[in-house]
Amino acid sequence: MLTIGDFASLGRVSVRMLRHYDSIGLLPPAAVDPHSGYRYYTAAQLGRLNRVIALKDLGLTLVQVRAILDDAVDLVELRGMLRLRRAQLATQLAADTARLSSVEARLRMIETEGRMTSQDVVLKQVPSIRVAELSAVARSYDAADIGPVLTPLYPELFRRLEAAGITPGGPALAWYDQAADGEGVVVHAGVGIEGDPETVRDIAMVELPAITAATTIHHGPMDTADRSLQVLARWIEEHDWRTDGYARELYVEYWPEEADKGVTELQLPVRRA
Amino acid sequence: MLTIGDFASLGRVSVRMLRHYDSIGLLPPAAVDPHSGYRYYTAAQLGRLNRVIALKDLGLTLVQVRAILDDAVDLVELRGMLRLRRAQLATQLAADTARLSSVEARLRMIETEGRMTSQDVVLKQVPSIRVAELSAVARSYDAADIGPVLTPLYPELFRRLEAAGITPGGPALAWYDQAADGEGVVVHAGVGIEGDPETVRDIAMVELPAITAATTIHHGPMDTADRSLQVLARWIEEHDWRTDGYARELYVEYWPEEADKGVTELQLPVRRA
DNA sequence: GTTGACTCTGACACGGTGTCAGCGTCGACC
DNA sequence: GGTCGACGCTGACACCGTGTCAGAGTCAAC
Repeated sequence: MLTIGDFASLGRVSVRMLRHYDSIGLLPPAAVDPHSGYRYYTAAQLGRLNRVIALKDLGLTLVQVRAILDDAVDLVELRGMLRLRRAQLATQLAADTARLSSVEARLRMIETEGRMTSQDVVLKQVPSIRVAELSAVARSYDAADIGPVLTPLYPELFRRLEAAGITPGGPALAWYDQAADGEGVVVHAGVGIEGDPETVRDIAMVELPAITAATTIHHGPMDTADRSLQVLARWIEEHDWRTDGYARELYVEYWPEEADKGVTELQLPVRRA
Repeated sequence: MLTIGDFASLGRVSVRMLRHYDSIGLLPPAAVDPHSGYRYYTAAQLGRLNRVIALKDLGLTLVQVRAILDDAVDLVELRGMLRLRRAQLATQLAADTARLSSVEARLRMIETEGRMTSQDVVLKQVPSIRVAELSAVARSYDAADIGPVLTPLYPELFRRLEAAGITPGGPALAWYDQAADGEGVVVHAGVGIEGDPETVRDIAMVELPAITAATTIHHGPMDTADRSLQVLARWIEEHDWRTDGYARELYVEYWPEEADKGVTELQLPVRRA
């Protein structure tokens, strides 16, 4: 009979954990002195301890380990548990690999520039959103060409919505497409709406697809948005993504008079390189 | 001013976490209604929220993120934090990769054999240990050759220790070396001792080096140990290690009369392939 | 019998996040 | 101005594996 300390050092486990394994019924000692409460283990229990350690080291939870060791899972369930665990590990490896390259990108940044960006990029899963929209065509994807085309669309859109008795249920946003004839850019001005997509005569209702997007918050007027777009472009390059179309612009805060106070989320759709 | 719910959905964060970020001072709301306690955020705070998310996604703790965003770390400290994080991630990637291949090995096993081993192998860092030892030479590393050479060494060893007034302070163990002349195997019988290595005339005191070893618990007499050694060999093959010498045998439980009850830990030294 | 090493229980901590209960507040509609 | 539903508040508990601590009890060796 071994005391808990001896058993712990033989098994290279902490005494604390042996007590824990006892308390959850995973590895009860072979005997417990009813008077003192002292736990006593046998050398033969090292076998079970080893099995516990081996299974735990796969990343299974102690509850799972207990179920397996107590034959409470059949082969099918066991295979299911292992496959699930394999999938979890694969996911985590991918995530950690991405994290590692992000950390390395930051380190490169502070080595070369002596500081870190104060504007950060976040990868988001942007859900699909239902919007009412008006569109027009601009000569190019350039602030100077787009502003004059896009800006007047909103008053008109809101006017038509009000006339139709529809209340906007989300923020205003803009997105862009290549024109069908390849000449210029289609500029869409939209605003989120809730509920049914009852198309009204002169307002198009569309559902923007969910996208994976690199996003950043742009502060100030939209004619300086290219600075934020460059931040996004650089991030994408450093993290091995590819752009997948034009950026959506989500107007979180908008003052017609004081554009400096404007806050816009730029969402640049991306896909894996 | 945005309510916490609006701010949360804009930032794609849960309301719960925004409250948490407030409570740890990471992202206090721009205003709090003193009457109702309602938190109100400004759109401009999305910038800070984005920075929080970006840094948190590197795997930094929220306390670290707060320190960074509040400019409480200088560039040197920041670099240190990122390097530490990089090292942690590298370590974790290695560990998870190993875990993944272990899980896959188990899956292969249940696919081909319809069950899992009931004898598990555990990789251990075995610390160095100070032992008193006697040795002899056997014709080969084979149970039939070793047993008769090894067994008599122990009574003699204990006799000499007692004569020298030394009390063994650890378990009995055996280990093996290639003989210098290449003929046969040097068989060492040892027992752990505590304290000083005062060498006694007729007992050698040596310090066995720390090793990384694949270990398993062998039950029963040592002439069936080759079964357990095969388990170890197979594990090593499946996990891409190489053996690094003969296995140590650590006699956890030993009955001269009833060898069936014997419990031995086999420690096979390994190194990376 | 003394003493020092060991063991016992029960508790708290870590960290990021979900969830719940019980209650207060806001705003829209009637 | 009342009602109601959606939303917000606080505080608590839970997860999971492990370390650590306090205060008390036990064992074994001298």
